[in-house]
Amino acid sequence: MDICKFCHHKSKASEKLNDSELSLQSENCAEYRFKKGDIIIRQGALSSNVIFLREGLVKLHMTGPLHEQIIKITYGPAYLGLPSTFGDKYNHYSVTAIEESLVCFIDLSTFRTFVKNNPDFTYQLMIELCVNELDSYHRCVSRTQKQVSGGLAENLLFFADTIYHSNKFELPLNREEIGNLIDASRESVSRTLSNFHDEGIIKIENKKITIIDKERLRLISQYG
Amino acid sequence: MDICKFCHHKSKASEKLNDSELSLQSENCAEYRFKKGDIIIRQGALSSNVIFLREGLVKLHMTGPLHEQIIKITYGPAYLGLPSTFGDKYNHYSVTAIEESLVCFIDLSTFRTFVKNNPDFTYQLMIELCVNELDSYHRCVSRTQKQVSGGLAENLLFFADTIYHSNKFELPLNREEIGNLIDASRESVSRTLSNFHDEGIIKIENKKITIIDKERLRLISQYG
DNA sequence: GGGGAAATGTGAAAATAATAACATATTTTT
DNA sequence: AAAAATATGTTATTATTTTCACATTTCCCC
Repeated sequence: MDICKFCHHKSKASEKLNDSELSLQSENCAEYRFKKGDIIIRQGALSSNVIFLREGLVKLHMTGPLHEQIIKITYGPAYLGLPSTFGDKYNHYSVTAIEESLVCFIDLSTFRTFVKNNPDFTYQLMIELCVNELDSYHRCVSRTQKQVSGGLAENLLFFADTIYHSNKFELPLNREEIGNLIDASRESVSRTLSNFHDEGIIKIENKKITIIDKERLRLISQYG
Repeated sequence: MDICKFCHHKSKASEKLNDSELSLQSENCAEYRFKKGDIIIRQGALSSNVIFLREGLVKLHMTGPLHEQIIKITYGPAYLGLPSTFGDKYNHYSVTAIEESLVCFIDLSTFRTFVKNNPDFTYQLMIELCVNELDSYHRCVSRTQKQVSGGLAENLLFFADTIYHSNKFELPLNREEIGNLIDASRESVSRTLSNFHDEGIIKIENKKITIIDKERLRLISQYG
């Protein structure tokens, strides 16, 4: 079987695998489709597979000292639990689908073979990990320093520009989850969204958001 | 020359290098001693070397939208700029010595040769990166959810237990830097330290801190 | 389409921390 | 050792956000 060989959602790393490695991966890999709300990785459980998000949208989240926190939103294609798989034995965070997602479970020992034997593959993985780490620093600085309106503006722009490529989109998170993403209470998110609406920056119809004044939103995001 | 071979502060990765690789590294490596306050890596500059902290204590910090933020405190032995070196061309954060530090600058192309040719070496690096990423998530969750007293308590314990292995130590950061580490203002740090002192939890003599009631500090750190 | 559950909106009060303004202490320089 | 510069402490005021309480809306399931 050559499922992986002809997969259109290869990771940059797996593009470095040769045909025999790809067919080995195909044989040691299972794909699964998750619906919105399904838990893909559960915090605290043993991480026994490498998990690759082919298509879809997920949230990485972990329980903090006071409440749940969404670490980040990730879209396919991307590896989901590499740090947990290689950094420790168990999952340090959960991953939940926030839109229908197609996921591949790759056998860990097979994957480890590639890491041990194919330096180009490993090099690409390393680069992905490095980019993630830089990204996590930037995200942390941003979320701790911005206040509610700034964080909310930033994430509305993120959904519009990076995820949906449209100024009109349906929020994949409810108000409480947005709060967990930007470190604010459900109520503050609600209030701030209303303010944006009242000031003509966005239009809200339940979960549907339309960005009207993007420039203004950018200013608020950068902080003013 | 076999400086690296007989180095007592090898990284876990470089323990996987063979003798010829180690001597190649020795020839393409320069060591330098930094005094407290010296900048080792400058945010925005091109990252042209792999930088390895053999001994000492440093802060990783970056400029946020509002003010400087200390991302984390790192002690040797540890690689310092791997994410910047492999994740991008320039440094995304600065690194400054907060105590005298001994640092090795390793030629990037030499290092890259090891990565490409020695899978065990690269595997160890990957694990270090994974652990760092997990750690950065935990740290971010903690710093965003805890309030000033909790964050301060956590970091006092960190200095006592992880860095100095003593309940009596000299703070390597001033009040403003502590603020940048726990996301609080200089004044709040000062106030909270005074409170801890007044309640008999710690003793303060300028930068010298003595932890008196560690159990209490732990409770405050976990947050209650 | 109705009924219940879940999610959202909104106002007022309370909590937390920032800011401002200034006093005091410590360190560095000369 | 004196002077200047830097760092720290302290209080009152202000700003931001949370919490609480409850109204309203939307969603979902039979």
